Amino acid sequence: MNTQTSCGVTAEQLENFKTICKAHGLRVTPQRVEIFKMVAQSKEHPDAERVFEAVRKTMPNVSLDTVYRTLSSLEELGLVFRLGFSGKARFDADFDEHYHFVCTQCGEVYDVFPAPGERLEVPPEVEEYGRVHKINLQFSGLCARCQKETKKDL
Amino acid sequence: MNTQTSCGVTAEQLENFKTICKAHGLRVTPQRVEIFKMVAQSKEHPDAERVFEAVRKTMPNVSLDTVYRTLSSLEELGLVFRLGFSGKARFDADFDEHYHFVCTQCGEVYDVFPAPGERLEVPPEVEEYGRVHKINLQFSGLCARCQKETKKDL
DNA sequence: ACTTACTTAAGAAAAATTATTAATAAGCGG
DNA sequence: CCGCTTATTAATAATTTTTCTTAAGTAAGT
Repeated sequence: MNTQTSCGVTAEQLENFKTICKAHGLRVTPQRVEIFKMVAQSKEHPDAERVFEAVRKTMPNVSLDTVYRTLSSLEELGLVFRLGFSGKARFDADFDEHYHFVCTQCGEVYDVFPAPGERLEVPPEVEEYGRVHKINLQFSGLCARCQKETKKDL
Repeated sequence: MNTQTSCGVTAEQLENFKTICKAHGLRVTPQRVEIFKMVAQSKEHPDAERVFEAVRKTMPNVSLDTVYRTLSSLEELGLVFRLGFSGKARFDADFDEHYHFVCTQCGEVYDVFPAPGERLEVPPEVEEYGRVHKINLQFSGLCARCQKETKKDL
């Protein structure tokens, strides 16, 4: 199991971010850079509040509002995507095809990367409804850790 | 395309609902019955507010609070499940395997039933994280109707 | 008929997100 | 490099969605 929570952001990723911002007429502000970097380097699928906390460490004056606005902008630009699990939105910037296992007890979100042979193909009937831009496959259940916890409590 | 929005609830479904309620020590109150029936017969994935409006027509005194409480209870009993799309929770009671196509523009949610041969199988690596109880596969994009609207506006 | 869970009502309170406004600064031309 | 224009931000306030509180009444299941 991967316990690493941060892995840095490559220079290319940052360049790409800046290029796409400019291409859409969005200014490359330090707030946007920091917020993008935080989500891109995090493996924890942070919610807006978590991004806020993390970015505050280097930019003590960012407002929560800016975090929300920026996350929405980045989503529109396709630089980040929104995961709707519980009540709150969580964000991810990993565009490698992968799914999520969400624990119904602790709320932890685990990344699941499919083996090369078993990637999900879009069923043809879906295309009848519209063009698919994003796929979100989510499994939920009790995670291994919570299963252990539950047994311990008996 | 299926435009039907209501299809009635079978007697078995209702019996099952009552049995499960009793099995868990929950009383079968008229409010619970109406709320369950509303979600079970609806194909629109209603949010709490919509359930409230609909149930009010036959029970003018239900409170919104009861709707929220009941939907949560029914979810715990596994009689209904919660879909977290946007900010608000939406509910579904159709347990036949199906997926959802969500329009990024109008927010409409379309049911997609897979052909018998192409149902989704749980990738084995998912089970490493925990036992899967629920699968939620969601496609998003611009629905056919919104595509037309957009063209018209040009 | 009794017990106790459930519901209503009305209000307050969380929690998540969005809007308002005045100040700031990014990216542009010169 | 400098100043201008305008997008963006901080701070605050407001909204939206959902949950909780209390009290009093209602009715489900035995």
